[in-house]
Formats: sequence, structure tokens, C-alpha cells
Amino acid sequence: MNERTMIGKLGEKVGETISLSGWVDVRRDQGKLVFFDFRDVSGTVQGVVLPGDEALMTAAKEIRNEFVVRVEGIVNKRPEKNVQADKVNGDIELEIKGIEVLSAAQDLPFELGAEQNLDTFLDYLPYNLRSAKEVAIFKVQAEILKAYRAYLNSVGFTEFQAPKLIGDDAEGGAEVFEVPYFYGKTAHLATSPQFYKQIMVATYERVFCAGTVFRAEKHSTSRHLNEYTSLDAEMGFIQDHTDVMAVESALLIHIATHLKETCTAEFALLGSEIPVVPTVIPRMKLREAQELIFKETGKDKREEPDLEPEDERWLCEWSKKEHDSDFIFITHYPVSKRPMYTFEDPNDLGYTNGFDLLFRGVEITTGGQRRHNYENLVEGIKMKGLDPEKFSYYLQVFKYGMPPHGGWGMGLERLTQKFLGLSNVKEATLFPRDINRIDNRLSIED
RNA sequence: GCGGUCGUAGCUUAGCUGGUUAAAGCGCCGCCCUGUCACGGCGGAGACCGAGGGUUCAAGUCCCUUCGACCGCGCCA
Repeated sequence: MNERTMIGKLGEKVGETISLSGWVDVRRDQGKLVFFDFRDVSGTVQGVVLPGDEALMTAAKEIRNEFVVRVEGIVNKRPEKNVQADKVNGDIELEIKGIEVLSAAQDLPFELGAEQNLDTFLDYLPYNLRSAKEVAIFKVQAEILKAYRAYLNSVGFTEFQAPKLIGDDAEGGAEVFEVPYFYGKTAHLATSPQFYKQIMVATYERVFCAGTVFRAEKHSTSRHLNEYTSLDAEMGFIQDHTDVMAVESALLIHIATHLKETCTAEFALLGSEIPVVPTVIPRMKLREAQELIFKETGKDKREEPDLEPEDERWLCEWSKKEHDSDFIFITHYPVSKRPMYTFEDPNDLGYTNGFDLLFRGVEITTGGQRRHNYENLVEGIKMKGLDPEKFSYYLQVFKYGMPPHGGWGMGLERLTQKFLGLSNVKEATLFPRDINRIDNRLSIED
């Protein structure tokens, strides 16, 4: 028996008898001839059953799309008139000598890659994930993650795993899922690795993690999930938040460059463009942004403590138009709008050394400088009406010497969504969870 | 949670101001086809129009309730 040859390698096997294994992408039965496109992870290739072998012909006619098969045959160069120049393996085809069905497929709900509503798409996600489009989306996501790790590793960051079960000392703000298991204390699912990455700064100075976080928000939008992957980083010995922004900018350039090297076919298939990351991403204070919006659109948001989604979209368009940048940093949100650990700008009291990074209309990152002085942090906690006692574990590291530091959190799914121009973040999430769906829809069947 | 839009064959949709057997494309099944490549041709099966109630001589089409979806908002990544 021949060893399995990957379809992507068939071009090197012209004239040889080989064996391939994969799925039937499509069958074209022409009566006396039956054509197939076979698919494995490395590509697709056409196979043909020629007349002559009755048993083989009968078997070929019974095979349907998505059957998993092992096929033996001869790799032939195609005659000139049959060459499909625009296709991978368009210049060869497999003359099938034997087919073994490894696994039959039941009636398909629809053709792979067929147009579907999001709801239908998610109902059939395990099946849909093998379509060319999904393969491309999650390849890009995997490469983003790879580039994220590679870059941060290259500039002195150490990766660590943050816990997902935490106590009742959540930072506040986001709604948390309760875990009623532990004696004497209610645990929660982590909404962020924030405290742990800060603790780890005193160990490795520069750290990052890429892990799942959980938000119990009952939101229903095209950019929210109850479970997502947070790309977090934290670095010590900074001057201020601009040092963090500089590292993040360089990181994004690295990711974009890496995608250009590894995913141009995927971007082409999805009809998306790899974004332009300028060496210096435009930046402005929240108040400057609001002033700009007022001046340009007449909408007065100058008293607002935050940007609305509409403003974020507008600012991104502005940044693209004025600076040819898909990104823009907004800094100096008021202390009242930021978490208790956010560092207040000593030169701009009441405002923080914090930033959001907006990308193609949405916020993909929140970051900033943190309070590193123990008394200052306790003061921040009290100011938010929280009890410092509850944070004593976290506070320990500040008690015993903590460098000035800062970092960011970035949503992997949002980043993927926006890189690829997908309309809903769930399309950029392998197995999205929301209040109505954990794999299957949770409501009663209609 | 609130607001908007929507819910018709396996999938994606069309059904105008309510009016006889609910339409199409794709898929599926059967037959035909020796060069197709999302093959093609002919034929066929398949929907009680999300569910419940109401108005009317008559409802997929109008009203109410309910379930569900998508989009937007608050909040956030």
C-alpha cells in the first residue's frame, strides 16, 4: 500500500502512482466519466474515473460530497486544453484506480460555503468550519497570535498563564460570572488577567499572556462576546503610557508584516486588505477628539466622559483620511471613567495616562500607565468606593517595591474581525458564546 | 435590559394595497451525457408560510400575545 501523499505535493509526483486521503469537495458525474475534486488540508485536486472498470465506476457513482475517501491513482499532466491555469493543481489530475470510503457523509444541510444567516451558520458551525472561508479566517487568527507571541518574545517579554478562577476582588466595572463551588468564598471567572500580569511585572519586568476571559454582560452587539481571548501585556520601568503605546505600535507593525508574509492568499480569498500601520499612529487626548468632532460635525460631546461608538467610527474615518492610518490612539480619559489602578497624569490632573486604540471603527485595546505606588493605589481603590482589604493579595506586590509600569489588553477576536472586515465578531470566533448560545442555541426550538 | 427590522421548502430569498392548486435559485432524488471543473439537459419529491389567539365571507399578507433571530444602544475588548 502506498503512503499518503498530501494533495499540495502532487505536482511533484507526475507520472507516479500515489495514494491520497481527504474529503470529496465536489463530484461531477458525466455518465461515462466521473470527476471529483478531492480536498485535504494542503489543497484540492481533480480526479477522474475513466470507463473500463465497472466496479470502480459503480463505487464512484455512489460517493457523495464530503465523503472521506482514500484514493489510489496515477498523477497525470493535463492535456493543454484542459489546464485550469488559475487553479492550484490546475495542470494535473489524478487518474483514479481505486477508491475506498473511509467515512460516508449523511445528507448535507447545504453546500459547504453556501450563503447562510449567522444563526444558521452557528447552528452548523462544526460542519461550516471546514469551508475555505473559515479555514482562511482562523488561519489568519492563528498567525496573528503567532506574530503576537513572536514579537513580544523578541523584545524581552515572558509569557505566563493567568488564572481563570479568581476571588471576589474583581476590579469592578465588567459583570462577572459567579462560580459557587469554593468553601467560604464565592469565586468568579476572570474578566481580565490584570492583577496577575501586574504581579508578574515584579518577577519578569515584561510579561504577556493570551488567554480566555469572561464577561457576564447581557449585551447583544456585533462586537461583544461573553468569552473571548484577551491579548495582554504589561511592562515595567516605563516613563509613562507613551512607552506602552510605542511597543504596541511596533507590535502591530510586526503583525501586519507577518500577515503580509503568510496570509496574502487568505486575505485575497476573504476580499480584505491588510491594514496600514504607520510608524507613528496618530494620537490625541479625549478632549481634543471631542473638540475636533464638535468643530467638524457640530455634535457637542465635550461634556461626555467617554466616546460613543458613533464617535469611534468617525475618528477612525478621520484618521484614515487625514493620516492614512487605520488606527488612532485616544488618551487621557477622565479618572472617573478608568479603573482604580489607572495612573493620573500629574501634568493634567483629573485625567489619566490611559489610552484606547481604535481600529477601523472600534476599540480594540485599552491600556495605560498603572499606579505603582502603594499609597497611591490604595487611594485609587478608595476613590472608587472599593475596600482595599479585598485587594490585599494584589496589593502585596506594591507594598514591597513595584516599578513604574503599564500595559494593555487587546481582544483577539475583535482584532481578527477588523483585520478581515467581518461584520460580526462571532464570525472571527471559533466557538462563540453569548447569552443565547453555548455551541447550540439555548432557547426552546421554534 | 431598551429600540429598530425580521421569522415563507434542507439553504438563500420573492410573494404589490388580504382573494382560487404559495414562487424562484441552490441543494436533494431519478434518467441522459467520454472531458467536466460551482459541468450540462430532462423529470420529480419537498413548505400546513415560527407558535397561539383575534378581525374578516376570505390572511403568508391586518391586529394582539408569545418564542426566536439579526442590527443598533448602554457597557466594554
